[in-house]
Formats: sequence, structure tokens, C-alpha cells
Amino acid sequence: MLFKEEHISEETLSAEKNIKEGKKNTFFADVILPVPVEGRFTYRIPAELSEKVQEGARVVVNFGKRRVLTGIVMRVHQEAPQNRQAKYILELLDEQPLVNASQLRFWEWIADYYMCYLGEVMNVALPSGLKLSSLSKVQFNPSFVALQAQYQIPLSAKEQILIDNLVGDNALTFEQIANLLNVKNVYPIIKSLLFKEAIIVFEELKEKYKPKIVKKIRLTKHYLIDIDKLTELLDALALQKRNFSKQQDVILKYLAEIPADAPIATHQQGLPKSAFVKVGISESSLHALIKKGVFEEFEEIVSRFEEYDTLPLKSITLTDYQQEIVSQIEKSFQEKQTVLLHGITGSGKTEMYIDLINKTLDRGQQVLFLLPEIALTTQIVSRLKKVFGAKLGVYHSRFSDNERVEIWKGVWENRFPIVAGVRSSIFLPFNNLGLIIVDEEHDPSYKQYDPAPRYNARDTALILAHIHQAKVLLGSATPSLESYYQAQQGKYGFIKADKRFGDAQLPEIQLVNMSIERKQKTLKYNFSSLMLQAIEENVQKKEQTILFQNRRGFAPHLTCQECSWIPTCINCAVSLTFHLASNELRCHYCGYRESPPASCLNCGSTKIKTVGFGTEKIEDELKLIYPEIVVQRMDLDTTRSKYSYQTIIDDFANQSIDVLVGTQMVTKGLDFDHVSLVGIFDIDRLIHFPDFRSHERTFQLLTQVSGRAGRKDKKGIVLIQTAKPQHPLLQRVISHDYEGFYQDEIAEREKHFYPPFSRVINITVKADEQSLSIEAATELTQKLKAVLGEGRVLGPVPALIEKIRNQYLQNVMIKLERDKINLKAVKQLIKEQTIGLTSNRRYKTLHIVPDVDPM
DNA sequence: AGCACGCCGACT
DNA sequence: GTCGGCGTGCTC
Repeated sequence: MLFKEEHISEETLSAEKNIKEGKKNTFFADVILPVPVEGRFTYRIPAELSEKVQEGARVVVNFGKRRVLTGIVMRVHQEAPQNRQAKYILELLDEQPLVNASQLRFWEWIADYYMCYLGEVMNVALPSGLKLSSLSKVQFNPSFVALQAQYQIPLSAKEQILIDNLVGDNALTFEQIANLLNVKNVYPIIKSLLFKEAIIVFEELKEKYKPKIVKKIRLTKHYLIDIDKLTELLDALALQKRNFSKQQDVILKYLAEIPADAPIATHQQGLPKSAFVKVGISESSLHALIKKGVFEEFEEIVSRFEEYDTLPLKSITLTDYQQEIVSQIEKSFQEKQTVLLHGITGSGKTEMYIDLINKTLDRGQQVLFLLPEIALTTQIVSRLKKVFGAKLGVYHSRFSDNERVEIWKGVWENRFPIVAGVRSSIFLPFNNLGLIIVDEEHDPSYKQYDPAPRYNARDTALILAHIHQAKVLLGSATPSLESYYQAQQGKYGFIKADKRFGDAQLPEIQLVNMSIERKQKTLKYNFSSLMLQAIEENVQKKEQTILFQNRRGFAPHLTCQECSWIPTCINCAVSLTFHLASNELRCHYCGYRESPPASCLNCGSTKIKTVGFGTEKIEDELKLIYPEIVVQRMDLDTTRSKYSYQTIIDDFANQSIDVLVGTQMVTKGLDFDHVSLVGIFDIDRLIHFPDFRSHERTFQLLTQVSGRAGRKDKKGIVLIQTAKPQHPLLQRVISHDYEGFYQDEIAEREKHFYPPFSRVINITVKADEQSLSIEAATELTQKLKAVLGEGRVLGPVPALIEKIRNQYLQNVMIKLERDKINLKAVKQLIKEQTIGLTSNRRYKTLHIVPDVDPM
């Protein structure tokens, strides 16, 4: 059992009543299981558990013949399922619910809105440490020896090998057996041996979560009541020569940590064994004293997050301006559930958030602070830590399962009234949320793309807040078109903070005309002369530079100069990216790798060159041009290990790096005091990306990166290399004109009936063969047009990457009016049509994946 | 999604 | 003849 909170549901009460009245009732539980199957599954509650099973508790059940799964009880009732026998619940894992009633409502809403199964929601919502893993294991059947002697049952060679390996209580998992026998499918062998009664199959359940345990030692009672005895012992040890000096060391170390005159309570807390081992004392000398009855060993469950608890807390002071903004937000909250804060970079949004968080906590309510994935490892969290200390729980994908379970527990017990987390932290067991902050609300990482549920944490936060009657603050320097539109329509409150903290100036953004530089041949590799000059001057001034190129690797393609052949991925319809450091070609979609070819595989020519450039090439070229400059790259490839990201950031912050070259990673949540130049490459590709949001993305990205330049008194400079400096979007960027950009873009969206004017549902048809995917998608489109109306259905079109992991993808887009449309009914129609399609024999095997509000 | 069952080809 | 391929159907 994980949690102690008292919770008695009505069902439990009525069960107790029934028992008192001597009624015999059979109870059933509707259980959510982590499987992509429609509906809930009804299990019978064994009599001995009938009082204990509560809604929201985890149970272990059999599902199908083999499988053992962890499920969540949704409802307890007495309605026996009609046309089938309910299986029994095997085990109850929580005496108190793990998931509360508002969470279950929330899960149902998500499954409904995003067109997925409840089990899929359960899968993302629960940290996997809370799910049991079931392992089928195989054991030798001892009575087989007698059977074998009597009937001489024949065994195949493989069966014999397996039996030989099982003797002597050696249970094996199915996977181990597969490896041992070198077969893919172990079931036939298992089945045959089961039939011959040679083996027994059993399920081993494992609770994955393990509390962190520290082994400690403390004085035994004998010494505790009279600590002077310890000094006596020390003297006695001193008299005896031989090896007792080691034991003296132990006692001395103990007294150094906990002086003899320390309070008894301190002595009782003891010392971790590791404290002794650290100073070179061996375990054996410790054990000698344990044997003597001086110390005793004990274990203590500790938090994995203890380290922060001891830091002194800081408080913050708002400037008058920030104070003013905060009161505007509060005033707006009186009328609106949701408020959009358009705060330019450097306006001190974090301080304002902190103030609002404090006020919510003072009211005894919880706060959820959502951040995009990468921003979470950065300064903003350490600032929050300094203010909120042990009250702050951080929920991040780099955390281990065990750590996530501890956050979950902490939220449940309200030890963490404030949580800063990534999108999946909306699933933590809050019971009294007062405020949700969605920072950088425009960030696409709030949307989960794969697997289902394809939810958007920003949008679902509004639902979560509604359930808790809480407020939502959306914050961004570059709000999404959707949110800004809602604010304009008066659906959201709207506050603008356009003064930078300490009156710091906005950076000066300049466009570098690459067409001209190319004509005049003033380019050096991918660097314009202006860019190089700026970098050089900046380094001389001992200032730092960030270079942004939104593409990792060295070059996005290789190509043969003779025949234009391009190496492509064997599983996906993309070219392979060349990585110099590892000297290999890699697919960024499926992870496939191969060595770069020495010669063209098409014509045999050895004239192979790279096309395009990524962060690795920028880094490489810059080092060639200026060998004395310290350049560091920050992208997915250099930040794979747990701490590498932090290391790079620390190195940059303490100025041991001059130039940081990176992808999106350098644009988010980073604040450095000495960056006065930002250089941006290859932006034209982004502007012309075939997606209706490409302009919005580009504007947001450029504004975000630019915000990294200049602090306080220093005005920063941003250089953007482009072949089209006259592009209206870039003009809006250089004049820091979000309003203007919004007006341009919203007009486009209205003209083409894109969100926020319409609602989009994208349907991807996946098949193993191209022709099949096209055929099925075409048929689906026709069916949908018939029920939804011609104009609302577009496509099918091949996905941007037509083949990924050997699956061919076709997209059908559905555009719906915002009002006067029954969304539920539309989704029902879509479901019916997809079911109708897959009932056709030809299309049985293909996958049809709906994505509501795609990004 | 798993996993079982069942019906086909290519091997000891 | 059997092993093991994957198409089909079901899971309370």
C-alpha cells in the first residue's frame, strides 16, 4: 500500500451496511486496463476484498489466457455482466485509491476528446513504476522424474536442453528460454512440455517502485543512555594494542560527526554507513563494533530529493511595474478562468509567476507550473527551487521511474503543493489545484504526437482547471495564434507586459542578405562576412555568442556529383544525415545507421560531397576559421547522457566557452549574462516549410532566440542570414512587432479556414504497402466526405515523410467549423467510418490513427 | 497491443 | 511428417 490518506467511498459504506445486515452480495469492479481496446472490463471482487476495493485503486487481474495486468478500478457495483463470466480480481494493490475521482473524470475527458482508449490515457498518466510488471516464468516439475522413470517420455533435443537448464530450482523467463534455445517462439516448446507435465508455468509479479534505502548505524541502547561509556571504551581500546586502532577510528569518526554531548535524538538518527566508508574505514571494522554491541545497524527510507531540503529559502521582490501586472492578472482572474500574459522576453515573467504561486499556496491550494521539456533543466527551475525549496516537486522525463513515483506520492500527500513539470505532469494526483501556469504556452512540445493519447497539455490544462475550479495563466512572449485569438475574442483575459526588467533594451536584429554576399563571393563556408566580423569583434570584447542552426548532424545529405545519387534510409523515405564525429550516416526518424559509402553505389564515382549543413558543420567550420575560439555544440547528439546538458550550460555560464552552437535547445529557457550576439542560419528553409503554422513557428523561434541576446545595460545584436530579407515575416521580426505579425497571420488563417477559425482532425492511414495505404486512405476520404460533407474533408495526401519505419503514411484532413457543430457526433462518425473501413478484409491489418488538434 | 489458434510452405 | 510463417480474432 502506498498511501495513507483516509478515504471511504459510498460503495464501501453500503458494503459494510450489507454485511451488517447479513446480506450476501457479489460486487464487481469495472477496471481500466492498459490495452488499446474499447471499454472497461468487469471483474468480480472476491468476498474477502469486497469491503476493500475502492474506486481509483490498483488491482491485478488476468487478461486473456496468459496475461496478468495492473488496472485501475473505475467503478464498483453489483451488476453482474450479462453474457459472460467475470474473472476474479487476483490482487488488490492499494487499500486507499491511487487515482482520485477528479483524475478519473479527467482521463475520460481526454480519451473522449482525443479519440483514444482509456487504457492509453492510463499508460501515460501513471508512472511506469506504479504499474506491475508480470513475468511468466518456467519451472521444472519435480514429479516429472517419477513419470519419466515409469513411461520414458520422449523429449526433443531442445526440450532436453531446457529441462537440463531448469533442474535445481532454476526458474527461467520466456525471454531467457528464447535466448537459450535460440528460437523466436517459445510457446510450442512450452506447450509440449506442459502437456508432458515436465514443467510448471507461473507468474512472477514485481512491484517496480523501490524506495531508496540508506543503511545506517547508531549506538545501541546500552551506550545511548550513558554516552560516557563510549569514551571508556575508547580508552580501553587504546590500552589494548594490536588491531584495535581501526575500531578507534570508527568511534572517533562517529564522535566527529555526532559529539558526545549532542542531544539523544541526534544520536538516535545515527549515521549512514557510507559516511565511514568514505573516509576509508572498512565495513569489517564497523561490523566488529556491531558484534561487540556498541553500534547497531538499521535501514532508513529516504527521499531521492532530500538534497534541496536544507537550502535557505529566498524571497523575491517585485518591481512596481511587475506588481502592477500581477494585480491586473488577479483582477482579470475575477472574471475569467483563463488569462493570457503576453510578456516580452526579459519582462520578468518568472518573478510574477512566483508571486502568484505564493498567493495560491497561502490560500492552501496547489499549483501546477508547466514548462516545455527542455526549459525544465535550466535556470528557471533552480530559481523556483531557491524560493520554494522542499515544497517544489519537479517532474521531468530525465527522472527515473522511482523518482517519478516519489513525486506522485509527494503530490498525493501534499508534500509538494507546487509542481514544475513537463506536459505529463497534468496527470499527477492533485486534489486541490488553485492555479495552473503554462509557461511558453505556444511551445509545440506541449502536444504529444506519438503514441496516443495525442493530447495537448496546454489545452487539457484548461479542462483540468475547470474540474478543480482553478485558474489558468498562459504565458508567452510570442503567444500562439489560437490563444491570442481567444484573448482578442474576450474568451481569455489578456494582460500585456512590454517593459523589460531594469529597462533593458530589446536586441537589435539585422538581416544579412545572403544573395548579395553569395554574388560578391564574400561567404566563407556558410558564414557571411558580416557574421564572421561580428563574431570576431564579440570574442575580442570577451562577450559570448550563440549560433542557432535548427538541424543537427554535419550535413543533411550526401550526394554523388556525377549522377546525383543520394543515400537514403532503408526504412524511411528520407535522406540519411551525415555525422562527422561518428563518421556515419544516420536516419533521424528510425535511428538506422550505416557507414558513409566510399564511392557512389549507383555509378561508382568517388566524387561524393555533402549538401546542406547542420550544427556539427557550423561548429567545424568556425573552428577552422578561428582555431583559437572555444566552440561548443549543444544538440541532441551532445546531450544524450543525463548530465551533459547541465555541464554545457554550466561551462557556458562561467564563460569557459566563447561560442555555443546549437539547435532549438539553445532557444529555450536559457538566460546568460554575457551573450551579446546571436547568429541565425538557414532560416529560409523554416519559413517555407510546408505547414500552415510555419510562419508562426518561425516568428516564435526567431523571437525566442533573439531574446537570448543582451541583458541589463547591454544591447544585444542578432544577425539573421537570409536570401530574402524583404520577406514580411522577417520585417515583423526585426521590428519586434508581434501585433503586426498576428494581424498578417490571422488574416491568412481566416482566408484558408485554418485554426483558430476551424478545428482540425488529422487521420493517418498506415500500411505496409504504399498502394494499400493510398487505396485505403482514398476510400476513407470518400466515406468521410459522404457523412461530413465534401468541403470538410481534404486529401488524401502522402505524409510529409511518406514512409517511416517501413510504414507508408497517408493523411486525410478534416476541417470543422468551430461553432454550430456537434463535435462529439462528428468524432462518432469518424470512428464508425474507420471501423467500417477496417472491416473490409483487405484493410484488416492497417492502422488508422486520428490526431485531434494536430500541430 | 499481446497472445492463441489455425492454416499453409520448406525442412529435419 | 513437424517447425514456424503470419492472417484473424479476442480479451471482462
